[in-house]
Order: sequence, then C-alpha cells, then structure tokens
Amino acid sequence: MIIEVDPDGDVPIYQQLRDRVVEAIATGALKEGSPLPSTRALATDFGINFHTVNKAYDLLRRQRLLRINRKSGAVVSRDASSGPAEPEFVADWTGRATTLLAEATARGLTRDDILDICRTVLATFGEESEES
Amino acid sequence: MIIEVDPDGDVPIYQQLRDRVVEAIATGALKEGSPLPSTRALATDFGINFHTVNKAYDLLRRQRLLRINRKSGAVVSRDASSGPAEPEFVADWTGRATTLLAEATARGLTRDDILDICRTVLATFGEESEES
DNA sequence: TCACTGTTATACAAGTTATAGAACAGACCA
DNA sequence: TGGTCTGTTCTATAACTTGTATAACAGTGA
Repeated sequence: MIIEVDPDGDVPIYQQLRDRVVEAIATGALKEGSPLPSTRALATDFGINFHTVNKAYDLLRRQRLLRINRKSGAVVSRDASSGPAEPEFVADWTGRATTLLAEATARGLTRDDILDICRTVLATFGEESEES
Repeated sequence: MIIEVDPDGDVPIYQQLRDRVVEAIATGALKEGSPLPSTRALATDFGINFHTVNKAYDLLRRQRLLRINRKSGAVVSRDASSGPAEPEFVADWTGRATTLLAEATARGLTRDDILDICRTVLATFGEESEES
C-alpha cells in the first residue's frame, strides 16, 4: 500500500491521511485486523510531525475504523464486510452525498454520467487483493 | 426557496451558503438567469456579515455557476441543462466522489445501498418546479 | 441628489493547522 | 535491570482561515 500526501494542497494533511486509509479499507488493501505503522514511524516516512499522524488516527478511531491500544498499536477495526452501517452515519453521509451529487448535476454531468462514475469507482472496491 | 444556515456547525457559513445554492441549481429551484439577492440583503436576512456572503458568491462565480455584474447583481450562470461538464471538473469531482464512496463502503454500506441512495437523491433533481 | 449595488482595503478576534519539544507509563527485548 | 519503542498528554508557537467590523469608491437607477 503506497500512500502519498501533498503538504501544499487545499486539504489538510491529517485529512488526506484519513482519506487514504479509508480508501485502503474500501479497496480491501487494509482489512479487519491489519496493523498500521506507529504514529512516529509514519510521520518520519512522510517527513511530517507525529502529532499530525496522531490527529488522523484519532479521527479514524472516533469513526470506529481503527482500534488503538498501547499494546497492539493501531489496528483496522472494521472493513467492508464487518456489518451493517449505523443509521446515524447513513443520514449524515446522505447529506454529504446530496451536496456532491448536486455539484455534479449543476456543473453539467447527467444522471447517467454520475451513476456510471459511481459504479466504476465502486467496482474498484472490495477486490480483495492489493499490494501491502 | 428557503435556505437555512447553521453558524455553529462544522462547515463554514460561506460554504454552507455555496452548497445550498448549488443544491438549488441542481433541483431546478434556481435556473439559468435567476437573480440572487444582493450580498448585503442576504447578509441581513441571515444575520451574518456581508463579507461572508460575498465569499460564497465569489466561490460560485469562480465555479462559473454565477455571473456577477454591478449592473444585474448576482445571476445564475448555468444549470443542469446548460451543457457538458468540463473534463477538468470531472477529474476533480471523481476524486472527491472516490473518497466519499470509500467512506460509505468502509462504514458498512453495500454497493447497492450506495447506488440506491444516489439514485434517490438524483431523482429529486431537475424536477423543474420549486417554490421561490 | 439619494439610495443601492459590487468591489476593494484594512483591521481584529477566534479558531484551525502544523510544527516542536517535553514528559510519562506500558510493552518488549537483550 | 536497562534501553528502546509505543501511545498519550501537555504546552507553546507560527501561519493560516473564518467571521466580523468599518470604511471608502464607483457605477446604477429612481
């Protein structure tokens, strides 16, 4: 799993990190139980501060995607096959999806354009084998 | 068209405003040529500063969704039927959609759950008549 | 003229982001 | 035991973002 981070982008580094981990879980590159590098190790890898990595891990922990102990470090806590989504999350997600879909529609993508893109992206998820 | 804004939410006010306008364009509540209130009028309506409204309008102008002149004020510059999307936008949008779809997948929504939600949301767009 | 508009400039308080250094305690290994 | 790594917590700082506040200017239209 190769993760890249752009320190000069619009998106905060800690959120880019979070997003890349979420995507890795979706694709199956990271599965329930997969260990993640320690905050300090990952920080030196990327040339960033370990507090920044800590913030990303903390976000993922609060979204129940990571378990973090002093013992086992950071471990993936769920993946695409873990169980049904919480209704609270679904409501929140639907709101965010509405804004994103509205933007595509307003900018000229048709309903079918949009659904094709979604299907294409979703087809890349859950394919079970990615390099580590 | 009734717009609500939450000053205490996680999302900046100017971005909430931008999102609501984008959604109104997608649903058809705002069409090509529809005038928007002046920045100062909208600001006093919401009890916020007119610079905040200005920032939202400026965002929408840079996304080519608004035309703004001293003469005609802020006017919707395109809608769902305006023409094909720019490839640059599609690439950027696909990236953001990937992150959002990954989050849904990681949190337990299935491919069909997700597509159903997208279809449902898209069905509410372009229905041509909304109150003003 | 007068009121309204968009536009621009400056300033300030509060919050966010990223970095930095320090310290503590649990885990692990030699 | 001692040393090292880990997560966790605390403080501090610089840079940037967000939102508010005033002020000023120029074009528009009644």
